[in-house]
Formats: sequence, structure tokens, C-alpha cells
Amino acid sequence: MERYNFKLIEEKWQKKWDKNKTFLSKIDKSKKKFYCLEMFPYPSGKIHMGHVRNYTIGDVLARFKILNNFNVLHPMGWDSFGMPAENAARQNNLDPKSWTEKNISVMKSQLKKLGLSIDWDREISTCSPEYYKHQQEFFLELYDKGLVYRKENYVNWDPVDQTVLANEQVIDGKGWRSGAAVERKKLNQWFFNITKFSNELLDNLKNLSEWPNKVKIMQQNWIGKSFGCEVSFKINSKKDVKQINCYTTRPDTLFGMSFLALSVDHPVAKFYEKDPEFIKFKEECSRTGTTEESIAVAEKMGFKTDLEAVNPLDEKIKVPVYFANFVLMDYGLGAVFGCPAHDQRDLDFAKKYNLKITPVVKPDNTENFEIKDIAYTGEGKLFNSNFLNNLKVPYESINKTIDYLEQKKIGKRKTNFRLKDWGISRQRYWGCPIPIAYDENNNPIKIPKELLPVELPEIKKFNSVGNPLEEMEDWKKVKINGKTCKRETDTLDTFVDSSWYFLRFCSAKNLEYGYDRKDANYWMPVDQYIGGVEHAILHLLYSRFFMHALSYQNKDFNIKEPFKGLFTQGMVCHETYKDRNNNWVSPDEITTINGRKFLKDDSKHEIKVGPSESMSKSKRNTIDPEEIIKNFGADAVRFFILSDSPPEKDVQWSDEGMVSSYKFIQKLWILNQKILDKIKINQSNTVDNELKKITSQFIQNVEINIKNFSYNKIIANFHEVYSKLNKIIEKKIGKVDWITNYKDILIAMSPVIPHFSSECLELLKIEEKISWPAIDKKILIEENINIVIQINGKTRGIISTNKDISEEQLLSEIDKISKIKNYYKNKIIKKKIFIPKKLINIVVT
RNA sequence: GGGGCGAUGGCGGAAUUGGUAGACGCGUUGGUCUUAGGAACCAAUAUGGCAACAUGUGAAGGUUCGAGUCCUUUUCGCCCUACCA
Repeated sequence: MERYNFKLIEEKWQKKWDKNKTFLSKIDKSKKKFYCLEMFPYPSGKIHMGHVRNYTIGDVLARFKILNNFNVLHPMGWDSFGMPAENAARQNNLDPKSWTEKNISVMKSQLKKLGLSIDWDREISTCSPEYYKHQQEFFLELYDKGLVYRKENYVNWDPVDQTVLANEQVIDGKGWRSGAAVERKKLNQWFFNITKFSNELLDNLKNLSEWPNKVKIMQQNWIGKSFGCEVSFKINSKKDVKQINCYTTRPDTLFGMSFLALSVDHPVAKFYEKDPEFIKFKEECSRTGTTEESIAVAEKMGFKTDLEAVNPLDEKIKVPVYFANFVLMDYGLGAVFGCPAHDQRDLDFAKKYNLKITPVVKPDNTENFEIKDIAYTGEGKLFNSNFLNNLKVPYESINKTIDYLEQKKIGKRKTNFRLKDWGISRQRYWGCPIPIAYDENNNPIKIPKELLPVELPEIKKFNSVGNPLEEMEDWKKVKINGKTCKRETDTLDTFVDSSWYFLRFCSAKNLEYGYDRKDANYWMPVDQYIGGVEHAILHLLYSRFFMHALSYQNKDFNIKEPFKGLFTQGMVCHETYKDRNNNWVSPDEITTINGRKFLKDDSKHEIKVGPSESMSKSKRNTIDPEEIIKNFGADAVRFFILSDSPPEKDVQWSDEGMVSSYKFIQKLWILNQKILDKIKINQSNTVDNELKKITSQFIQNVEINIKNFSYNKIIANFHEVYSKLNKIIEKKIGKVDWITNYKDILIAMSPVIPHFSSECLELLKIEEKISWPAIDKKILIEENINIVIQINGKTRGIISTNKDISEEQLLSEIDKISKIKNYYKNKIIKKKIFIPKKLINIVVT
């Protein structure tokens, strides 16, 4: 028998799809649209297994929707600005542009080998001027709407590389590359006013019913809405400080206040700038500032000022004012009042500096209430609180206290958000230039529309330090309205690029504007967005913001939520290996002898097998998809990557599993030939219900499982239908029967293994346009079913009987089975529970 | 510290609304065919037991005729977030 030559067949179909533009998408109002989008890749060099998984999941859905007569948009592009290109350019002495373009062409050819149903005519690349021109226009539009502004902000500055570092590039307070101690530096930077939409971004989450709950909760926490109030504290001091305001969610604990704590960046700090003790303290604070863990563990430290704060509820109570390392300037007002009895941080602080600890909340039904090492944050009643005593904590106490403070005009109810505005300036070359210039007084001036795009100047050589744009004197000069101005040399955060690319896909070639109104209104929102959960917060939130911002004050565009459905897939994992020198070893350097692993050229020293972790270059536990496709074919890889785990969970790469998927395709091929042979022999026009039932069952299962993203179960369905067909093949079934049923089975398989299915359908001489088969539900209703017989809730037998059997009939049937009867004869039957079509439970004593 | 998710054979995982626990795959074992098999095919495979049977979904309770599924308590693991006032 002829083997399945996946190489020839897959190439044949890929060429055909390409040539016929099978997946070209056009507006067609006679059909329902379906916008299927997977997160576009960063062109890092080669595709990895994560891409294979991501794009296979999306492709199965897109092809399924096409078969169901949806008008499907399934595009692909490149998130092609970003630091890796700069790093590669620095290392290898080349320019980021050609590096990126080379990677794109490699990865594009790799993706094509997967046989994806992509409309490549809509391909976009964020680093091309045709794309970022529109982004610059959007920037200016948002600028006009007041959603973009400039302010001074701290950055992580690497003094050796002369560059700004992202938070994740700061490791233990040092630059990841240079190893130099990172400094805090104040720079003028551009911001998007994302906080303007805090409430909307939060409230709209509840309408996103097709998003994973997990992601919605993460965004909710990130936005971090809290209810509380601002309280003013009178200050007694010789300095010019009359009042300090604090934000609090617990104003009801004011009578327990024993100090006031300020951030070292608080405006009041200016009075202490020359105090050497304060300078020392501030330095100490910034030293323990970088890693998250160290922050959490860091000891509470304070610097006592000569200020004195007055308790607004009782002017007789006066407390000291400290600067404290645990108060942050960028949350609330950079100042808090300390209530040690009911806040752990305050308690730690109070103990260290011997401050008063006055409990004001006690749990109900307690007599002797004392605070020792743990602050009490639970419910209860107020005490030690003068006129607030006996109020119920928290709801009543908080609200009544705020009412009182508002009445006395010493406090104001206030909602606070954790969300901060989005800093979009990056001191980098390989990004979208910010379309702004500065006049001689350093006032920002918009680059006029007709001068867009502001193109990135080409560079030949990449210096190892700084942003090369800074040194391009010719490029920096620009004439606006006859005035010579200096260009902004910062570029945009690459998250901006990916905040609207899905919109661009709707009208990828539109020259006038970033999108075409007609196209956007037809295709948007994305019906199903698929990607890694690592983008659950920033990318998704920024994209949501961007659509809100474009919709803002815009009567032509009102798409606020870009992603109707969201699916977050898990990672692809593989065992990790280390040699005897503790160096990571790649799986393809290893050979297995008698279940033990060795280096291929060293059979003496065994390889240490580590835990399975997500594939990464640094741990060298990656599997190259191109190699795998070359050896097993795209269909087999697609089949395997879906097989082992539910798509939302991590999947374990397994060589055995891959081989078994490959073999399964081969088995399907053999079966296909057997069926073709049968069709030739038996020309009769019979109707075979068994075959029809197998077919209908399969189609129904696959359909349900695709809809629920239970792709691993589809693979099980494939195995089941194979083994059933393989059994029924010897039965005398006529030509027509085989063709009608087998055709439907092949169509139902095609979303997962499109090349194989297409080839078999062609061999079956199916020429009409295929669509998802309708099933005859009646045939799936079984006349005879299994009914479970339980005695006292334990299964004692199963009866195969007519589905409509009555309780009495069933009981008399059971009575005939002595094995079961033994369990209840000579006993009193207390109760019988009969669930038609399912079971009967006889309760005896 | 806060929040979320999860725990089922040797492994990955199935199990609509509470109703035959372990689908499907991997691995393992036995067999057939082969010069050979790391190929193909067939069979077995939760645990204990010759068997009847008993026990089994992290642990302990509870609700129910019946619990992997619901409730309470608890242990462990993973993820996110982080001095959020």
C-alpha cells in the first residue's frame, strides 16, 4: 500500500490555497462575519512551538467558521518594532531594519508551512512607515483631544549604556546588560491619559461575557478602584506647612491614629532637602527599592520630622509626622495616617519607634481586647472612639465618619484608582517616532499632517551607547511654519503599535487613514482573540483604552471594546536537561539508552533530567517547529499540539506523542485507501444506519468540542471514529453510503488536518464547495439504552433495554436477574428512585 | 500581605444538569507476524484478591436514595499582584 506522502500533498494544497487566494476576505453583507485573530508575533528569528499552538487553535476555529458559512477575517502581521532588534543590531553590527525584515521572511515561510487559513493580502508590519504613519496621526488626534500630555517622570537609567531600562531589565538594582547600578532619573516624557477612562474600563469588564474570568479579575485588580476619603490634617510647625491631606479607606479608625507618614517624594520634603540626615534616609529608601521581593520584606523605616499633626476628630490629640519608606508618592496623596492597631505596616512601624497603639475596633462579643503582634483588620464595633463608639465596622462606621468629616469640611468622600497614566516615551531608536518637535523655547509643536510619516532615519552602524536618534543632527532639524524646530527623539512604546493593529487589519491597505469607517464597522470587534495569558493586563488594557480614546468625541467611530471573545492558551513545556557541569543541554543533543539519557557523544556521564518548564532559549529546552514539520508534516504537528491537554492549560511536548500523531495520519491514509477500494467494488445504493450513526455522532462531538475549545477531546473523537470505521469496513456497505458519510467525516476533520482532508476529498471526487455537514439528530437517539441498577446507591448491574421502559417493567426485568436479586431479596424495600433512561436505585434495609 | 486557579491510574487527561469514575492518548505487560524490530496487528492495564468481592477522585466532616461534581473545615501545589493607605 502506498504511504501518505505529506511532503508532496501538503505543498500541493498550500500552493493551491495561495494561488486561488482561498482565504481572501471581502465585505459580504449577505453573510455573518467572523473576525478570528491570534496575537501577532514578534519577528524574533524563527517561529516557536508557542506560535504553532496559538495559530493552530485559531486556524481550527477559523476553518470551522468558514465551513459554517461565516464570512471569516483571519489575518496575520508582525509586531516588528522593539528592543530585540536593537540588541541584535548592537551585537552583530547590523541595522535593526534588515535584521527584522530577514526574520519576517523566514517566519512567514514557516507559518505558511503550517497550512494556516490566513488572508496574507492583509499582512501588516508595525515597523513599516505605511503602518506607523497612521499611528502618528492617531497620536496627534489624541493630543488634540487632550488625551496626550507631557510631564516629568522618573525612569530607570543605566549610566553605562546611557539608556533607559524597563522595570524587567533591572535585576537586583543593576542593569541587565551592563551590570551598572541603576539610577533614578527624571525625564520629560509623554503620557496617554488612560486614567480618564478608569471607570469605563472597569465597568465594561462586566459586559465581556466571552472573556475568561481570570483575566477580568486581573484587569479589575490592576485598575484597583477603592472607596474612601481625603482627610485634612492641621500641622503645627515653624515651617511653612499648614496642612497635609491623606487618602484613606478607613477614616473610622482615626481615633486610633498615632502618627502621620509621608513619602520621601512628598512636597513637604523640600523643607528637608538640605538636612544631611534626611538625604541619608532618602538614599537608604531608594537602595531597597528595586526587586519586588525585597520591597515586601523590607523593614519599615522612618525619619522623624519636627512637624506635629492634629487629629481632626479631636484637636487635643497631636501626633508626630514621619517620612516613611513604605509610603508611595504615586498612590493616593503620598501621605497616610498611621493606625497601628488595625494595619500591619503601621503596627510594625509603631513598634519600632515606640508609638502609641490604641485599638478602636473590637470584634463583637469580646471583652478584653488587646493588640499584640498582629493588627486587627476584621469586622466588629468601634470603641475608644468618643462619639463614634458602637458603630458597626466596616460599613456603618466608615460612612458615618465620612459624613461627619464632610459636614465639618475637613474631609471629602473620594474614589481612588491604582491605575496610572501610560508612559509612552521610550529613549530608543527602533520604534515609531513621536510626531512632535520643539521650538526654541522647548514648547512642543505638532508635526503637520502633510509631513507625516516622520520616518525613522536609516542607520548603518549601531553604537553601543545611547539613542542614535540623539546624534542625528540633520534628522533632528525640521522646519514648521518657517521656524526651525528640533524633533522629539523618543519613540513610542511598542505597546502602542499593538493597541490598534486589529483595526488596521480591517482595511490594511487604506492610504488615507488608519482604518476605513465602513470596513471597521463591518469587521470589528474581533469575535475571537487568541493568545498568551501573559498579555492579560497590559496589551489588552491598552488596546481597550485605545479604542475608547479613538471613540472619544468621535461620531464616526464608536467601537469601545475591541475583543468580544478572548481565549488564553497555555504554554508548551519540555523537560530540561543539564550535563555534569551544570550546563543546559538541548533535547537534540541527547540520546536515550535503556531509559537513561546521555549526550550523543558521551555515553559515560548520565544527563540530569530537570522538571518540565515552558520552552525557552535560555534553558535550551526548545523544539524547532520547522524540523518537526519537515519530519512529520504540518497536519501531524497540528494534530499533536492539540492532543494532550486542554488548550488553556500548559501542554507537555512529547516525542512519543508526536510520533504517534504521525502514525495516526498514516493509519487514516490506509483506511482512506481501503474505503476507496470498497467504493469501487460495491456499487449498490443501500442505506447503512450504523455508518450513518458513527458519522453523525462524530460530527456532533467535534462540533460541540470546537465550540467549547475542548480541542483535546476532538483528537479523542478522531481516534474513536477511526477505530469504528476500521471495524465497519468489512461490512457490506454500498458506494453511495460510503461516499455521503465518509465525505462528511473528512469535512469534519478538515479544520484540524486540512491538507489530508482536502486530498482525500479530492480522491473521493468531491468537487462542490464543501460546508459543515448537517446531522440527522434522530439517528442519534438510541432505541436500546443501558440502565444502571443500584442497590443502596451502589451499582450492581446494567440492563440493556428499551429507552421508554416503565418502572414496573424494569423492576420485573430486574427480578429475573438472580445476581442482582440476591442483593435485595429477604429485605424490606424502603424506597425506589427511578430516573427514566438512566437508572433505578432500590433502597433496602 | 491581597487575589485567582487547581489536586482524578505509572503519565497527559475524560466524566452535559449530582446518576456505570478513569473516554482518548502515552507508557507498561503478554501474544501474533517477522532475519530482526525501536515496524505493524491483537489483547490486557486504578488498587488489593485465585475468585466472589472490597476499596478507590489530596485530607476530614456534612447534605443526598446517590457526591470527582454541592456545602464546611483543612493540607499542598501553581499563577497573578505587590508596602495600594
